[in-house]
Amino acid sequence: MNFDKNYEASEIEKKWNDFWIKNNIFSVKEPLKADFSIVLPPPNVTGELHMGHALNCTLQDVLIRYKRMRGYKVHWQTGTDHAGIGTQIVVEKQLAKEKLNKYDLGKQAFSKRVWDWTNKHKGKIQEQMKILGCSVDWSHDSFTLDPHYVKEVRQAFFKLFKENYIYRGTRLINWCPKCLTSLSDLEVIHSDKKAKLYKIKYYLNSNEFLVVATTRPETLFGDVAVAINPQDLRYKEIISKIQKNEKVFVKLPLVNKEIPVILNENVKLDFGTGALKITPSHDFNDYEIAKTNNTLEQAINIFNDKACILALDFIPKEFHGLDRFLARNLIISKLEGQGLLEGIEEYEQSQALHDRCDTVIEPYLSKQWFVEMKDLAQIAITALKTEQVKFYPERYSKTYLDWLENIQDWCISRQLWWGHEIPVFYKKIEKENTLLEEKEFLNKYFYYPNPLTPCPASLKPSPPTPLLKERGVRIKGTDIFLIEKLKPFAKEMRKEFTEAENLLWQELRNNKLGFKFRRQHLIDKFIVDFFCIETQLIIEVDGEIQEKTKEYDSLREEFLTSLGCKVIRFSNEEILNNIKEVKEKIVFTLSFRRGSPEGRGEGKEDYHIKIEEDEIQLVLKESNLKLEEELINRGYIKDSSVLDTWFSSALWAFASQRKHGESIEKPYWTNVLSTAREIINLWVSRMIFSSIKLTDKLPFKDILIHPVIQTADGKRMSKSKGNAIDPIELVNLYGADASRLWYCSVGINSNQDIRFTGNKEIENKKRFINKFWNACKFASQKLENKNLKDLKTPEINNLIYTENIYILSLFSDLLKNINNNLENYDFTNFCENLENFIWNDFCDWYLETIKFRLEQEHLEVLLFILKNLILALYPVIPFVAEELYSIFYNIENQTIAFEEYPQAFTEEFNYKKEEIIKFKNMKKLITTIRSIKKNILGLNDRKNIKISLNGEINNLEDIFGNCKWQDLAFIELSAHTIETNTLQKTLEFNDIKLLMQIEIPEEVNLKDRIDKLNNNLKKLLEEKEKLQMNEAFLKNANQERIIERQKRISEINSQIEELKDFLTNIFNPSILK
RNA sequence: GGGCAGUUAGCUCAAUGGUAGAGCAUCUCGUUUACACCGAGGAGGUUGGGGGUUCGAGUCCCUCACUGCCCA
Repeated sequence: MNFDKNYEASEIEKKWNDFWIKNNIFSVKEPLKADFSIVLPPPNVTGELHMGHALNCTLQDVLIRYKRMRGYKVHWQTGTDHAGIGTQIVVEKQLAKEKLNKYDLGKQAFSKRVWDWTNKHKGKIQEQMKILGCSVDWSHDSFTLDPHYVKEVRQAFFKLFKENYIYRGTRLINWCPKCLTSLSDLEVIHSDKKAKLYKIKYYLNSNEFLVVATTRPETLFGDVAVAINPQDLRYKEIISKIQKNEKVFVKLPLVNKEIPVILNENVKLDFGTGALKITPSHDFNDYEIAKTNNTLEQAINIFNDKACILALDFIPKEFHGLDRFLARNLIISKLEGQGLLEGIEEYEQSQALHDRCDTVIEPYLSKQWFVEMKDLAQIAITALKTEQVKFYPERYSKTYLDWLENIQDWCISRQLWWGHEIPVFYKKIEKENTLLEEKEFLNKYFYYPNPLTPCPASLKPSPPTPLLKERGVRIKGTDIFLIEKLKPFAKEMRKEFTEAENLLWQELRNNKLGFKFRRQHLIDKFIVDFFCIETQLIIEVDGEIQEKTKEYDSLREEFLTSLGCKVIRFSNEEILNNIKEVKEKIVFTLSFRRGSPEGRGEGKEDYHIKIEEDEIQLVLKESNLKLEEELINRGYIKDSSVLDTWFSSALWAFASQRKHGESIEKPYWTNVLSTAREIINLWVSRMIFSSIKLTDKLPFKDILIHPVIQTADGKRMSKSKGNAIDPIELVNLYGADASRLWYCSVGINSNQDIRFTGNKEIENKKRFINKFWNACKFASQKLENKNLKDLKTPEINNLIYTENIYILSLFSDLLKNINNNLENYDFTNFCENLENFIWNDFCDWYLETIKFRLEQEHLEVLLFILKNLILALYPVIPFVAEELYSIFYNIENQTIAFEEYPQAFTEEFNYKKEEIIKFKNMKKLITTIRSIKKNILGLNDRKNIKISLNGEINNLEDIFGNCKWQDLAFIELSAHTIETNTLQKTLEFNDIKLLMQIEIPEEVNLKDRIDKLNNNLKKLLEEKEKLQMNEAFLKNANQERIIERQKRISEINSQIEELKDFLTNIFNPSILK
C-alpha cells in the first residue's frame, strides 16, 4: 500500500474526475424512470459559480451520491437559465464598449450576438461543477431556450391563455426607464433614501389654497385630483361641501387646468398636510385611490418610456422632453418663482429600484400581459397545506404563504430582445363577424372543423396510440395481404403501388416524413396505404379499385375510426396534380394530431382565438412558420414582447426533464429541490402552481432552503462590491473535498445566514481529511503483508477485547445516526457525527489504545471500520474516498459510487454494554490522571509516575475491561499501597469506589500549586451551591433527577474533602518531609 | 409600515424545561514511527436588557433594545 505522508488534494481530484468522466460513471439512461431525482436550480447563463452555488451543489451531490449508494436509480437534472434581462444587459454593456447599442444592430443581429455569447459561456458553470465533484450525467443538461424547452413554454402559455389565466390589459406597472421594460413586483427592490418633501399650493380660488405635499412634483402634470381624508378636521368646510355633492376644484399649478378635490379614507392624516395629489399614471397608491374615486379615466402618462416629459398640449413647452429629475428642478424653481411653493422638508423615502440596474422605477401605464393569480395561488397554497410539499426548515412555509395569500396578478411581458417570444398574434376588430371568419380561415388551415359547429364523430377524442396494441390490434408488414373478405376482389387488387402512391411516398420521404409513415400496412384485418404509428393517422389513396371494394372500404373505415385512427383520403388525381397541397394537408393533419395527443373534440384546439377589448388575440399551440406568415398577411401583428424569465423557469421541474419522454409514473417530477431563500416567491411557488396546473404533478416534495453565505462582517457577498470569494479559488487552495465538507457542515439547519470568517474554516476541513488519511495510513502499515480477504468481518458476538467492542458499538450507533441525518437533510450533524467519531473516538482513543496490542481481532475491526468509514464519507468527500479505497484494496479503475452505503449492524449490541462502560471508565481514569499530573503536580505528560489503585475490589478488569491502558497516561501501576508521599483521590465508577494513590515525585514543589488547588476548591464549592435542592424541588422533580443530583453532590463532597485534606497536608511536614 | 429570524466564550456556531458545549483563537506542556495539517491539559459565560410562568428558564410568555432578511 502506497501512502503519501500527507494528503494532497489536487492530484487525487484530477485523477478521479478524469476517471469518472471518461468512464461515464454517472450515466443515466432513463432519467424519467429515476426513483430519486433532483433538479438543479438553473444558474444564469451569465453566471459563474459563487459560494452559494457551491453550497447548494454540494448538498445536492451529497444527497445524490448517498441515494445512489442506497440503491436508488438517481437523476440529477442540470442546466442553465437564459436569464432574460441579465444576459441582455451583459451583452449591451459589451456593445457599449464598442460604442454601439442594440438598435444599431437590430433585433436579429443582436439576438445572434447574445446567442454567441451564451454559447461561449454556457459551459462555464458546468466546468466549475465538475471541479467541485458533482456527479452528473451531463448529456442531459438543459437550457431554457433549447427547442424542447421553447415548446414547453409555448404550450404552457397556450394552456393558460386558453383557460383565461393569461390576459392583456392596461395597468400601472413597474417600468425601468433605462432598460425600457416592464418588471414584476419581485424584480423591484426597495431601499430607504433621503428625499425632499415639497409643499405646493393648489389654489381653490383667488384667495384660498390647499397645500399639497409631494416627493415627486414632476408628476404634477398628471394629477387628476387632490384627495383628502373625510375625517380630516382641517378641511371640514371643503369636506362638507363635497359630501353635499357640491364640486370643489383646485387649479393645477403651472397649467391652466382644474382638477377636483375628492375624499378618500386611505389618505393618511399625518402625511404632509393631509392633502394628497393624485397621479394615477405614476403612483401605485394614487392608482388605487383613483380607482375607487372614478377618476382613473383621466389618467394619462405624462412621461415617455424613458421617463422624459411628453410633449402634451397642456404642458408648457419648456418641459417637453425633459428628464423626470431635471423636470423636478425646473418645476420647483418655477413654482418658487410664482410663489406657489410653501416649503421643503427633509424626508425619508422608500424608493423602488430595478434589481438589475438600480434605476429608479417609474410606475407607468402600459398594456402588458398578466397572469391572473388568484386560482393559481390557491393551488400552491393547498399543496403546502395538505403537506404535498414541505419546507426544510419549516419556517419558510410562512414566507411562501404570506406572498401567495396577498398575491397580485403577475405581469409576464417584458420589452426585451432576449427570451421566449410571447406567441400571440393580434389585430384590431373591424366588423362584427370577424371572429367567425377568422375561425373559418384557421380551421381550413388546420384541416379542422369549425369549432362553432358540433364536433363531428370522426374528430371525437381518439385514444392515444398505445391503445391499438392494448386492444390486441395487430399492425403488420408491408406486403399486400389477402384475407377472406378480400378474396373476391383478389384479382382486382394491385400488387404494386400506383403512380400516385409512389409519388406521395417519395414526397413524404423527401420531407423527412417517411420515417414516420409505414407504407402499406395491415391493421388487424384491413390493409391501409400509409400509416403513421405515432399519431394513428392513415392516408388512403383512392385508385380505380374503389368502386369495386366499396363494401370493404366502408367496413374498414368504420373499424379504423372506432380504434381512434384518423383517415384522410386523396384521389390519384389530387396527388398527381397538386402534390404540394396534399403534402401540406398531411403535415397539418399530422402536426395537429401530434399536437394534441389526447384527441380533438370540443375544448381541444391547436389554436386559441378570443376577443379582448377591441382586438382579436390568437395563440398557436405550436410554432407554424407558414401559418404565421399568412397571419401577418392577414393583418395580424405579432406581439413583440418576450416572457418574464421566471415564466419559463417556473416550468423547469418538468420542462427540463421532459425531453426524455412525456410522462412519469410518480406523482411528482422530482424528490427534492434545494435552493436559496431569496427565490422562494420568484421561483419555488411559481414552480409549484405551474407544475400542478400544467402537468397535474408536483414539481417536487421536499424543499430545502439553504442559508446565504455572507462575508466575515455579515455582508452579502457580491462580485461588484469586490467582497465575493471565489469557490474555485478555495478548491485550488484546499481541495474540492475539503470545500465540500465545509459546505456540507453548513447544511440547511442554521437559523440565520452563515458568515464565512475566512479560509481557515475550510483549511480545518482539510486538516480533518488529512487526519483521516493518516488513520488509513496507520492501518495500512499494520495490515501490510496481510491478505485483506483473509480478514473476516468481525463477529461482534465473539469479540474478546474491550476496545473492539467499544468502538464497534460506537460505530454502529454512528452509522445509524448519519443515515438518519441524511434522510432528514441534517447535513450539519451528518458531518459533525462523522468528524467527532473519527477524530475523537476512533483516532484519539481507539487507535491509541490498540497501539499497545494488535491481535488478529484488532486488524479485523480496524479494516472493517475503515472500509465502512470510507464509504460513509464518500457522499461528502468522494475524491479522497475513492483514492483511499483504491489504495487499501490495491485496485484501480473501479469506483465505489455504487457500493452499498454502510448501515448500523446491530441493535442488540447492548448485551455487552458493560464492556462499553468499562472503556468509558478507563477513559475517565486516564483523563483524571493526566489532569492531576499536569495541573496539580505540574509534570510533563511523559513523566512516568507510580500509582496504585486499591479499592474495594481487586480485579481491575472488572472496572476497566481488558484493554492495556497504563501506557496511555505514562504510569506504572503498583500492586501495593505506595509508602512514599502520595496524593490521594477517590474515583467513583458506578457503584464502585476506588482509592487512587499517586506518588508525588521528589522534584514537585506543591507550594507553587496552592493557587491552582484553591481555585479548584472554589469551583467545586460553587457547583455544590448551585446544585442544592430545596423542598419544592424534592417534591416536584422526578425521582431520577433527584438521585442523579444526590450522586453528583456526594461526589463533589468527597472531592472537596480530599482537596481540603490535601491542602492542609501540604503544610504538614510529614507529607513534605 | 407588515412579517420572519437572530442576539450564548474573543470569533463562528451547538444545546427534547433539568450540571451551558464544540471548533477556531489564546495559554501551558510535548516531536511518543499514522498524523506538528499532530497530541495532552488549562483558562475563558450574570446566555442582549427588564419583567413573568415554573421546584427549576439559554429554552415558554410579555416587553424593550439592536442586527439581518423577506414583503409593501
